[in-house]
Amino acid sequence: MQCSVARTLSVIGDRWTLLVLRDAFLRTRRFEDFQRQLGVTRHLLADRLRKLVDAGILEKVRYQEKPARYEYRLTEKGRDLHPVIVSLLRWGDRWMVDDAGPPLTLLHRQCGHAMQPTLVCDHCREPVGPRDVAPAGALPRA
Amino acid sequence: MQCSVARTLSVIGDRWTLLVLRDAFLRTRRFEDFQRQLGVTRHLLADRLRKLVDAGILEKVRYQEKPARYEYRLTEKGRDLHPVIVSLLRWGDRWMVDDAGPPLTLLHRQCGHAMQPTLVCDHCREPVGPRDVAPAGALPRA
DNA sequence: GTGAGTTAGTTCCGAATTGGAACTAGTTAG
DNA sequence: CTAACTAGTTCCAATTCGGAACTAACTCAC
Repeated sequence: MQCSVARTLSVIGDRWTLLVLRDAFLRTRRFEDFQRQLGVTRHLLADRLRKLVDAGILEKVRYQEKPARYEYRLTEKGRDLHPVIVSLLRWGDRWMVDDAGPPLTLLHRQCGHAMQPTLVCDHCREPVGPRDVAPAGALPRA
Repeated sequence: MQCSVARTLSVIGDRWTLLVLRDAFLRTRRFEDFQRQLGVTRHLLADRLRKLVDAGILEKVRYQEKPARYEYRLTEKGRDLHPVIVSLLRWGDRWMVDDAGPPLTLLHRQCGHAMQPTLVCDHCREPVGPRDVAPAGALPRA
């Protein structure tokens, strides 16, 4: 498995894992809150949180002694997944809307506008689509 | 399920589905090629391709008569998933590298540079991180 | 100091999904 | 006539998932 996409998916390529991360970006931190918000079984949630901690994407931080209680916080590695979640959000807003319309708009604090997240080339700052890029490197293996 | 992320994941939130899409962006189009490249069982591949076609993300295009053979091509809806795949790629390049280094660099045709895909606000063109956005809207339900 | 509540899990079981390998079908090439 | 190519389908055992109940370590109210 030498492809970066495949390697990434081996860690987060799972419905519940991605939903846990979505909630983490919305500042959910505790087991019970994840469970209530997601509706995932406690069994799977415990498993997914453990794997995310093992992968260094979340970290357990003790927030009270007696009884010892931990909350789950995004690490830098985890925060760096923001573009993935935002891209999923953007696509859903465009293609999966129902009568209620997009449920979650993102406000950009710096400029104050409701924003459409857009992927650009860091070099020339122009938006990038599938036709604008050429892979330079070996074809990935699964 | 009123959250766009959850709605998106209900269609593509699956390891193999995402890998199929990665290959589709690299111009893979035929059943046998997907199968060989991914190593997925034929059974699952057929299932995932069918679901992607049902979702309007891929379309079957006949490329030969007798016997009728079809190839799978990204629709506009599918091509719009590019940022998702590219974000996964970028993260893997950063956090999951091994000794061999990132296996797939993307060249930006317009400016000719190897590019780091970057997520920006479409309004002010500034890069956007988790701390730069505020959700404006209801909290999503799973 | 007993009973209910809070938080973070674990255990158990039946149901659904997956992986692996073999098999089918239509057609062309030798 | 036989093999190869392409795109699937079928079958079975093994793994994973969903749902509900249970455990553990405390706190607080009465």
